[in-house]
Amino acid sequence: MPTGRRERKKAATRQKIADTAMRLFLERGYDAVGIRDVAEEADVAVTTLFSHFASKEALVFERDDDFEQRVTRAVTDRAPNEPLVPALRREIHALVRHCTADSAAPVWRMIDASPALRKYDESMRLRHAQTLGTAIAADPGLSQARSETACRATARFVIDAYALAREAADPQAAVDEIFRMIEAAWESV
Amino acid sequence: MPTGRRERKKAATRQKIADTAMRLFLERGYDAVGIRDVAEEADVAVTTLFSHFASKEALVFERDDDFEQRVTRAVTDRAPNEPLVPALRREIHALVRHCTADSAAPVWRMIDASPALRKYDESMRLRHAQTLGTAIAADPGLSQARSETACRATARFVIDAYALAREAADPQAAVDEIFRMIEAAWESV
DNA sequence: GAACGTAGCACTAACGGTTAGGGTTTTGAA
DNA sequence: TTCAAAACCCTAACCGTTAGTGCTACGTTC
Repeated sequence: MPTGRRERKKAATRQKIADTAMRLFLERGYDAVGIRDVAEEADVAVTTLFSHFASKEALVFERDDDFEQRVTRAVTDRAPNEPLVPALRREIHALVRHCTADSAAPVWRMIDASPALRKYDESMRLRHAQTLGTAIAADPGLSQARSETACRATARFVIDAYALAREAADPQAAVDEIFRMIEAAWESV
Repeated sequence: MPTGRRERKKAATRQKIADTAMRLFLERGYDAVGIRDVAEEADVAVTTLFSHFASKEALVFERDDDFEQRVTRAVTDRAPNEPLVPALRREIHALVRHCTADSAAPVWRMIDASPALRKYDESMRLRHAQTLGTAIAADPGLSQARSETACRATARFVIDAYALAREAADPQAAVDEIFRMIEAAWESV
């Protein structure tokens, strides 16, 4: 019953807010742009802005569901009998490549420059680690052999790999190196 | 040259603020107590409060330096030729025991109930992981054999162990289990 | 021990993110 | 057509935090 005009308009409003915000942030810097500026430029009320986005930082991480869904699906949608860790390694590789691309550089430079955004990024990743941990623990092929603690720890390690690789000089090599460690940890249980 | 009256008075003011804040937070709940309430009850100006504590959350984590110093010292001050991972395991064991003690329960219940405090706790731990990673990488006995990436990853894993153990049903057992994984990861490099 | 520099604190006023309260228009459905 | 709800608007405020300014008590120096 969806796909009505109302939903399209709502999505358009949301997108206009997000686009305007990102443009202003990149033009003038995150801290130099106020919520009222964004609302004004997007031609919406401040309250409307906050009905679409939970916080100022959420304007920057507009598409964070992607990350969560992709990592979780790497576990749940992998081929039958495919081992867990290599599947995760492949996905993290892709995600790191994606966020270290040249086109993403200005955004990440902005994030790194703002403590508030870095903090938000961290707590987002913690959420992702928890979701991933639950997904791993729920896998019927694994849950017999591994404890829930081991599953949650592995999830954290995987998200750590992403975070560390982003900062490393050679991100792809860092992913490989850390995943060798994760593989050893996973096999040790 | 220190130990003057001025320093004692400053420390007393700081302590009074911290004590008052914690009392009010536990009595009425963190979110129900405003900065102005704390300042009023501690009989100081709001600006004075913020000259002692960088934020409202910092009032709760007054002694977070302890954690950072203890974990770092577990690396730097360990006996010559003592292997790294067991030394860290011992320290994390002690820290987990400390923060899962009954006397600490109300505080942690309060922290878990407040998103702002949880977020602060997370970013604190990330700082600790970075410090620990630097300490591990700086160890002359290790830096030849292990890459900096491996050292930083291990540091993250260790902090993860602390965080996960705190939430686990049997914290001490969780520390042991995760450290078996960390040991395997560390030895695999 | 008197004078001086400064650390610590107070006060006011504001800034910026966020929300409550209450109203208006647009939309989908009955 | 009618109606309920969704989306939006506006105003005014709340709350954490900071700038600006000045006062007072302490440590130091001569």
